[in-house]
Order: sequence, then C-alpha cells, then structure tokens
Amino acid sequence: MRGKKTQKRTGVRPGRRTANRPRPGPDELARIALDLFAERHFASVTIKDIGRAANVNSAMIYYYYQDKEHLFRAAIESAVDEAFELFATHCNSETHEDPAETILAWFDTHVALYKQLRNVVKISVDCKGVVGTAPGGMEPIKRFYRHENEILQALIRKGIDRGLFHKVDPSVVATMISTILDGTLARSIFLKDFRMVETVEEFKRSIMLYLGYSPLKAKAVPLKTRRKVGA
Amino acid sequence: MRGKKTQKRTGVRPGRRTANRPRPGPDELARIALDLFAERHFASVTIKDIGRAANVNSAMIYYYYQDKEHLFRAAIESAVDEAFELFATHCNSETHEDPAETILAWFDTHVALYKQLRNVVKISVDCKGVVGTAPGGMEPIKRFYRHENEILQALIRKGIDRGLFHKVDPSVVATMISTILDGTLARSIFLKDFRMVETVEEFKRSIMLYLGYSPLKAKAVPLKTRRKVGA
Amino acid sequence: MRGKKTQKRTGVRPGRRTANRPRPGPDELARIALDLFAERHFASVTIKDIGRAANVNSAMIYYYYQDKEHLFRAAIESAVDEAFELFATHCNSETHEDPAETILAWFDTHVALYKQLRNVVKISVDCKGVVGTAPGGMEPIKRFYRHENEILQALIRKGIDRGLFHKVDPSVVATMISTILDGTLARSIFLKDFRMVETVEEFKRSIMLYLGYSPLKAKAVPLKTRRKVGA
Amino acid sequence: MRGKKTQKRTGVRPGRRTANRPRPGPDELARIALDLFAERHFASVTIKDIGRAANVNSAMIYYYYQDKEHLFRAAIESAVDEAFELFATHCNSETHEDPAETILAWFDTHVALYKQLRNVVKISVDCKGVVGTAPGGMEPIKRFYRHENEILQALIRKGIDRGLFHKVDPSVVATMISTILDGTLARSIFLKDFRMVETVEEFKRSIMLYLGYSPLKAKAVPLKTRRKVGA
DNA sequence: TATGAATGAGTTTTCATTCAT
DNA sequence: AATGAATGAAAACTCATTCAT
Repeated sequence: MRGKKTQKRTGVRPGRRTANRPRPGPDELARIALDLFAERHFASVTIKDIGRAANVNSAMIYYYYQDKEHLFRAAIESAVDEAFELFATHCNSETHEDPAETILAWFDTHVALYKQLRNVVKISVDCKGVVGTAPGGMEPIKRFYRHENEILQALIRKGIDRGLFHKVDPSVVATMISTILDGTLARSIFLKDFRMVETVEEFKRSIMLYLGYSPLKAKAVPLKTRRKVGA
Repeated sequence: MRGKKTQKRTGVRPGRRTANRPRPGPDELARIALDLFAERHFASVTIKDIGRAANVNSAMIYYYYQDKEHLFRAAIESAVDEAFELFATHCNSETHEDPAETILAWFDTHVALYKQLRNVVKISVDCKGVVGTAPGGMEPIKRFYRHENEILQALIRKGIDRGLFHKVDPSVVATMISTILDGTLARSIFLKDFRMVETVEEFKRSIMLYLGYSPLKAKAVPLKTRRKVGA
Repeated sequence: MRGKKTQKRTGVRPGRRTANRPRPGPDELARIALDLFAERHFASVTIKDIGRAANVNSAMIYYYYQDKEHLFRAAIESAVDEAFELFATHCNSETHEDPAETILAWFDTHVALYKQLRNVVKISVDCKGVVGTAPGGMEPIKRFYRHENEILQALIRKGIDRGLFHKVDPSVVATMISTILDGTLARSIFLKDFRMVETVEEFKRSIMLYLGYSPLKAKAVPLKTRRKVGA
Repeated sequence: MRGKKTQKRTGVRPGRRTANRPRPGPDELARIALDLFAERHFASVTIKDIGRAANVNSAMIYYYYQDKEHLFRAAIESAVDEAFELFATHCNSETHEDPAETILAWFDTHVALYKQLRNVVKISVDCKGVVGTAPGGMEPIKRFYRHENEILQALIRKGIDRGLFHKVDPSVVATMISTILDGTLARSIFLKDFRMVETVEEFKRSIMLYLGYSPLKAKAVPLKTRRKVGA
C-alpha cells in the first residue's frame, strides 16, 4: 500500500508526446467525435474509439469534457456550426438576384454536401435518446432548424415580393423544403440505392411548380448579372 | 427465422402464473423490443429492460432468440410487418376509384399513425450501426421501402393510365412521396413543434399539382367501368 | 460488430460454480465488507477486494447491492446489529441483581469484544465522509448510540432507585460511560501499546466512585425487601 | 523531512500573481491538506482538491512533496505540531500553582479547541489504513500521545507530591484522561447532538473525585501567587 | 518556480450471456 | 419452460504522477 505506488513504472512514462502532429484541442475532438456519433450512435461509440480516432489518450477527453454527454453536446454544436458555415458560404457565393435560383442552389448544396449535412439529421434523431429531458439538450437542433427556416423564409418572401412566386405562406413552404431535405438526407443514411440526384431534381421542379415560378417571369425582369437561368 | 413455430397461440396455458396474462411468445417479445429500440437505441436498451417490459425473465429471451442482435432483427421485421399490415388495411379500406384519393389517404394514414410508422424510420437510421455490414442485415428495411414503392408506383401508374396524372416517371414520384413522408416522420421524432398536419396538407396539394391532377378530371370519367378497376 | 459478440468464449464459461462452499448472500457480503471497511476505509477498499474476500465475483455484489455506498450502509447496519446482539447476549447472561455489577460487566464485555465493537467506532468516524449529507445516512449510528444510552440509563436509574448510587443524572452518566468506551475503542485502533485492560479497570473504579457505589451497601441490603432503601 | 528549508517566509515575493496572496510553501500546503484529510479521508482527497484549496497548481505539490503519502505524513506532523503549540500555549498561559486547576483547564482547552484537536483523532484513526505497516508511519501519532501523557503525568505527580491527590499511578490516570478526551473528540466527529460541554464538566468532577482532590486541601497550602481559585 | 497537458493503471459499474435447477 | 445466480468483458470515469516549456 505504501511504497508500491511510488515505484517508477518502467516503459513509457506519462507526460511526453514528442510533437508528432498538432494535438487536437477540444474543438477538433468534438469534430472527430461527431463523425463517429453520426456514423454509429452515441452509445455504440466508446471514449476509447474517439481517443483512437483523434490519436489522443482517451483520458484527455475528460480533460476537456466533463462527460461523454458533454462531448456529445459539443459534437452537436459542432455539426450545427459546420452546417451554418456551409450555409453562410452558400449564401455568399450564390448571390443570385433571383431567389428561386438561390433556393434551387440550396437543394444542390444539400446534394453536394450530403455527407456533412446528414450528420445533423442523424444526430438529431439520436439526440433525444441521449440528452433525455435535460434542459437545453435539444437547443442546438432547434437552433439549426430555426436558422434554416429563416433563410428559406426570407428567400420565399423575396420571391413573393417580386411577384415571382404565388402568395404562399413562407413559413409553411420553408418547412416543406426543409422536410424534403431531411427526408432526402435520412434516406441517404439507410438506403444505399437511393437515387438522390434524380429525386432532388424532381423535388426542385415540384417546389418551383408549387411556388408558381417560371423562368420566363424572371427573365422579364431586367437584371444586370444573370447567370444560369434555371435549366 | 423468427421462431413463430414455437409460439403457442392457444390462449391461456396451464402453469403457475397463468392468471396474470398469457406469456409473451417470440412475436410479442419482438414487438415489445421494437418499442424500446425505437424509443432509445439498440445499445441503450438492455436485455433486462426488454424482459421487464415484457414481464418475462430476461433469460427467457435467449430461449427464443440466439442473440440480442437476432432479437433486433426480429424487431425490425416486426416493425416492417406492422407497417405492412397498416398498408394492407389502408388499401382495403380505402378502395377509392380515384388513385389520387388513395394517395392522399396515404398521406393521411401517415399522419394518423405516425407513432407507429416513425419506428421504421428510427430503426432504419439505427440499423446500419447495429447490423454493420452483416449480410441481409438491411434486408427488411429495403423490403419495406421496395414494397411501399410498389404500392405507390401502382397507384401513380393507374392515374397515368386513366389520364388523371401527367406522364411522370412513376418510380421517381413514388420515391418522392416516400421521401417526403420519411422527412415528415423524422421531423416528428426530434422537433416537438413540427406542425405535421399543416405541412402534410400542403405536401398533398404540392404532389397533386406535380401530378397535374385536378378533381374535375376525375369526375369527368364515366362511372360504369369503375368497380374494382385496379387490383 | 455483428458476429463477434456471438462467438463462444473459450475457457471458463459463466454461470457455473460447482458447489464449493455456501455462497455468500447479501448479509454475509455485508459482514465481510464490514471487516474490510473497518480495517481500511471506504475509499480504500475496492469492490474487487470485497469480492475476493468473499470469494465471489465482484459483479455479484451489484446483484445484491445497487452501489458501493449501499453496501457500506448495509455494512454499518451489520456492525450495529452485531453490536446489538452482543448487548442482548450480555444483558441476558449477566442478569445480576446489582446494576453496578452489570455496568462493570459492560466494561468487561467491551474489553473482551473490542475487536468487534471498535468496528462501530471506526465506521462511525468514516461514515460522514462517505454518506455525506444524505438523508438517513447517519441513522444506524445514531440508533446504536441511542440504544446503548438507554441500556445504561436504565441500569443507572435502577441503582439510584435502590439507593446504591448517588442521585446523578442518568443520561449524563450514561453518556460518560459510553464516551469512555468510545475513547477506549478508538485508542485500541491506533495505539498498539495501549494498555486497555489496565485502563478500563481504573475506569470501572472511577465510575463506581462517581456513582457513590460501594459493594458494602449492596451486600447490606437483604435481597427480598429491597425497595427504595436509600434516601 | 518536510521541506521547511525550502520555504521562504519572506512575506511577499516577486512574481506575477503576487497580488493575490503569498504562495503557500510546504508548511501551508501541509496544513491545508490536513483540513481536507481530516474532513474526508486520505483516499477521498485528490491532489487537485488540495491544489485548489491552496490555490496552487497541483503539479507544484510534487515540487515540495515526493508523494501524496509524504504529504499526508507532513499533514499528520502538522496536526501534531499544531496540537503541541496549543499545549505549549496552554501550559504557559495557565501556570496555575495548583496542578488540579491545570488539569481542569486542560479539559477546557479541549472543549474550546475541539475542532483542531479532533483532527488528530480523525487522522490517527485513518492513519494505519494509509501508511500501512510502513516503518515510522505511526511515529507522529505515538509521539503526540507520549507527549500528552508526559504533560499529564507531570501534573499528576506534582499533585501527589503536594499531597493534593491520592497516591494513584500517574501513568494510568494520564492515560485515563487522554482516553476520555479522545472519546469526547471522537464523539464530536460523528454525533451531532453530543453535549460536549456538559459531559466534560462531569468528567472533570469525576477525575477530581478519583484523584481525591478537594479545593479545601489546595487552599490549606500557602502559596504566593494564586489566581483563579477554581470557580 | 509554475503550469497545462499528458498518460497508465486502476476503480466502479454495466451487461450480454450462460448454467444449474 | 422458467428463473435466479453467476461471470467475463468491457465501458466510463478518476487520479497520482510526470513532462515540456
């Protein structure tokens, strides 16, 4: 009991790490964990798995995070943040005059980046089972969908204002689009033979039809920079 | 595979604790397990949980099932079977002449029974993480979606044949509907404030629009050859 | 992930135990744990230690006890019960007419059985640090000391009633005796060279002096008509 | 052994965070650790706890102490030293001519300072479980009790010499007093409703009775400086 | 001196699974 | 069929201790 614990342990001693590669901090950890949580499930991913994936001693995880669950929450936030960044990038790069085009590009973005975006869906589905009824547990999820909704609503409102779309309820249509994309991402999780591109292409058409949008109307409006008039 | 043979359906059997309720056989077990798996997750549900929920000694589960994973597979099948039954019931009760009406009723069925039907979505999302790459692991899921697709395709084809719908690709539209419903069910899992009824109502409108369906056309069709037209 | 868990583990399989010796139930477990807790400390005793001492797989402890702390509580109760039994045996066997003799025998009992009785003291000292402020955590301890106090008070009252003792406050003297015995037992824990027998002998003398008891008085009184002789 | 050499007592030293408070040296560390060890238990107190309590990076503890156990030993010594200081203060301030008064004051000191003094008891009880059979592990404890015994013996001998006390065995009575005080301190640890003042008051009376002391005898002796004739 | 980061060796606890009866 | 008891394997989490800086 006494001296036994004092003995120098042979072999590798703690406290080294000879600068192999940039050691992951809490954020990298969360991002790495996200991938695992999205692929398997909170309960199926072990702390050691995460440590291994991050090339970190698994005890380090507790240095940054109180808990596996706290890490999970950080991972959710990470997923949401990542999605927000994608959205931001999208909104900046795709500054079409025509809101319809932006919406269509929105669909395309989901197709192109479905691997990242479906993480949000996967984690959302798991989330309740993990955080239970803990206060604020579902917050990031809600935040994500609220944000997405706002973006879409704004676009729809813009289209209506310009007389490009029917006078639909922007909130409802935004939810429809979001729901369609959720369904698309969900499917891509569990159905290997899901023809995402093809299906999304039809969804685009369907939504435009629903909005009463025709490229003709858009063309009628004289605008300076107009690229890619919807195929 | 699921051990139906072993199950005695002969009502109350002799024994000590007969008074309480008939001992659950493998099928009941799978159904009970399904609820738990759908609510939490494969890895978060213990065999004892299932035993407790089924009022059965957890060792008994191994009498019927080789494995927790085998039970899971049975649970999936159970979910799929249950969904199929709902479909069958739906198809029989809702024998509308007009395929559009049947499709619309299809949406309504999902709204009405979303609690059962979303189990399929939830379990589908989890499935890959549980059965991994095991052969046949995803079979029931695939079967489910194939079946749903067939039903929907048949209806769409019928509509096209009767000139009620545009000449769309039945397979694609079936997938669209299915995807929309998946999105709807998925959302209902993790978004408490999802306005399912409202949203689905618009989806119905949107799909009908996409199919080029108007009630007028349907009424225009003469009534004589209208009994039991499709199967 | 799939079949790996199904594989038959070679070597010893769970579920046997070929009737070597009577397997300890929860009570034996608590008693065995008591010895370890009394010797070391709650936090220094591992569940494996207890399992080893009881010749039981340490997971079995969780079959009977929710928790290490619950086991500790059971161990306290076990210590208290054991002490109560000793007290009961003592009271039955030592039915002296003279309460002074019973009190003196009480000291002797502590000397004779100090190894068991000091467990109560040791565990009492540790207790607060383990159960914290949990409700009812200190209950058994309190119960023990209340019980001891009642026994001693009754004896003192008897002595006073018979005119053998001064009119002291029975409650206070009972506490004094109890405190002396605690001190004695505590010392025996950490001082190897503590001369318990000798010291207790003097304590006996001291207490009798304090009570104003002399064997002469006791003997002087004829045994039948012994009611309230002294003033 | 305890690293007193290393400690700078030169008030505030230069450095960054000087403003807050002087960095604790090994002695302060030991004293702070003592409080924690006395309140919880060696094994329940982490090095980080101690660092936090001392407002020091826990790694610094290893700068002063080889080991957690070494720190514990220093804490014991600290407790013993602290008690010795109290004793010394007591002996100096309470220089009664009459040894009985000094002994009575001794009891009072314990009542007044029980919070510090019971640390010794608590740690003594824990000690064996921590240092095991390590050589010299129990030394400070033994030293403490030997010292206390000497003080008390000297007083008793003085009383006997002056004809104030019966011719008792000074060693035994010293042990009795010490044991009573241990019992008192021990109780105060685990029994909230222990009436210490009241009980100790009776112990004082009891011991004086045992010693055959009466204030009258004391008064009979002419003495130059006599303050505070026992109230 | 000081400190943040790192680590190996536990410790408690859980659980699928099996066996004797 | 049924069940209580048993077990090995792991998982989450802790912590004394050490190292680079």
